[in-house]
Amino acid sequence: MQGNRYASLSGFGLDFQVNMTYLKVEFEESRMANVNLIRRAEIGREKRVRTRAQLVEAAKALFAGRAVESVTVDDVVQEAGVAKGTFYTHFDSLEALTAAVAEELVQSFDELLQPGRTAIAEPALRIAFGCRAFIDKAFNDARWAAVAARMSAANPQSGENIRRHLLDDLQHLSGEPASAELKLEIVVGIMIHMLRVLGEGRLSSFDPDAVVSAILRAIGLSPQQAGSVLKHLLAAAGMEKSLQTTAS
Amino acid sequence: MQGNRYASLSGFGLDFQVNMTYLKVEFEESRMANVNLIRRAEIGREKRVRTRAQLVEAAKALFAGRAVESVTVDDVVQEAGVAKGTFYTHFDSLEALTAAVAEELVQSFDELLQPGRTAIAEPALRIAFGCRAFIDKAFNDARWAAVAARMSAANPQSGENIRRHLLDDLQHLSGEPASAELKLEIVVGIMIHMLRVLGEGRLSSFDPDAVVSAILRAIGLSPQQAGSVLKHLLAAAGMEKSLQTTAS
DNA sequence: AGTCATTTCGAACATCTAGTCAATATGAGA
DNA sequence: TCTCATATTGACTAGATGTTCGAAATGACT
Repeated sequence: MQGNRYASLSGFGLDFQVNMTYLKVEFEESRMANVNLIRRAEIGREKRVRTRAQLVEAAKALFAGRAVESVTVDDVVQEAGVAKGTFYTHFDSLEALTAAVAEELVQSFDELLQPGRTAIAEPALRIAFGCRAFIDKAFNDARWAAVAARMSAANPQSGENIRRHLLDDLQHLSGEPASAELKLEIVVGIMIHMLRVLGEGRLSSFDPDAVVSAILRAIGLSPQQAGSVLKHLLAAAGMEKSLQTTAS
Repeated sequence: MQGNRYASLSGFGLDFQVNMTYLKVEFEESRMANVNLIRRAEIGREKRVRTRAQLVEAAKALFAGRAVESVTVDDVVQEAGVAKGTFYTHFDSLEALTAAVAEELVQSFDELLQPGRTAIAEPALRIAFGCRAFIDKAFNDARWAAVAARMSAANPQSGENIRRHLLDDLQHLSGEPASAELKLEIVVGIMIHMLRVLGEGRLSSFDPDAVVSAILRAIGLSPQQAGSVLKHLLAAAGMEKSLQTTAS
């Protein structure tokens, strides 16, 4: 019998074979179900994560180059190198993909701005830090800047968190030559335009400090105050850098 | 013979009639051609102008509400209330229609800014005047603002003239805390964002003077200088208004 | 080498969109 | 009322785009 996986039953008016392997599988169903299904799901999930990331990456590559509204599903799947049907196993629509890109951006915003929010108490310095971090990121990663600029046009509400924090800081600013709401829009306007400019790579020479200084003056600080805030900001950055150097 | 419009010629192996009316028309061809064709063309041109304006108007209405890139020919002809074929007798493509809208915008820019360019010599005051005129227009015509904002995103090169003039003024500004190119982008960023904000009708209360003041401070004027320029600007505006009142 | 839960694939279908063109409408003048 | 140069019309074609779904591929495990 050994070595033969098949058992024969006959004499009941029936004649059939039973694959013993199947019988065994059926017998061990509960263990197999637990082990196999969990592992299988894990494997699948890993594959899904990779493909999904490809799609998001493709969307970012496309959004960096042209209007969000002009990108099609075909564009995305071609850029990602996957089949069309695959897109729809990950996203219901282009809108959902765009939302995913927006979410990644918002997360990168938070990573950029959170340090300053926890470490700095003075409103003007917090604003300066945030703007500086934003501008540095845009300066060092033109594609990020381009995508952020395009998303800000197509999906303005996704920056609502930043706006809220910034408005809060502006309201705690001393002096009241203009409403905090207006100052907010002025700062946001400058920042978004810097995203566009840096994203397109124009502006031969670029001085981040000059931008921060302009923003501070625009929201009501005197040139002297702006200079002072900028000095503190640079000192903090230098300290951070020397700490990093010391640590490494 | 009289009363018979037909002349008969026979005896030459031929037999045919000539319609004298046709002969007369042919005889008077040059006069008819001049009178009829010129008038006919004029009538046609008037009709064309109206229909073309409808199409441009429809495009503006659509551009005010959503991204230029998302508007289709079908959208335009439906909004304009004309047939699809009509679109193509006026424009080669959507791009051509968009260019027409851009041209109208550029013309409105010039009408807005030309007075200040000829009447004002001082760079800071020229800049302030231009910004103020722009902002007032956006404030009083939200749809204009929305269209201009959308076009600035889709068709950035159409504002090149304004940018050139503005850069020129910025380069003649005294004091050099930052490059004129950077100041240009800061001013443009604020202006475009104001177009967006006013085009969407958010910003409950709005103070145009505060925006101009913020711009002047952002490009390097001290609060005192900015205040002085603003005072001159308002004085000039008041004078103009009183002149208008006197004239009327 | 065989199994199979899961993902991926791409052909197929429906809809949308750009662009064309023969037919029709317009309207001032005869 | 009739004419006719011109503008307008809208059905039509071809191709782009969105969406679905059964078939094929994947890959860890036995």
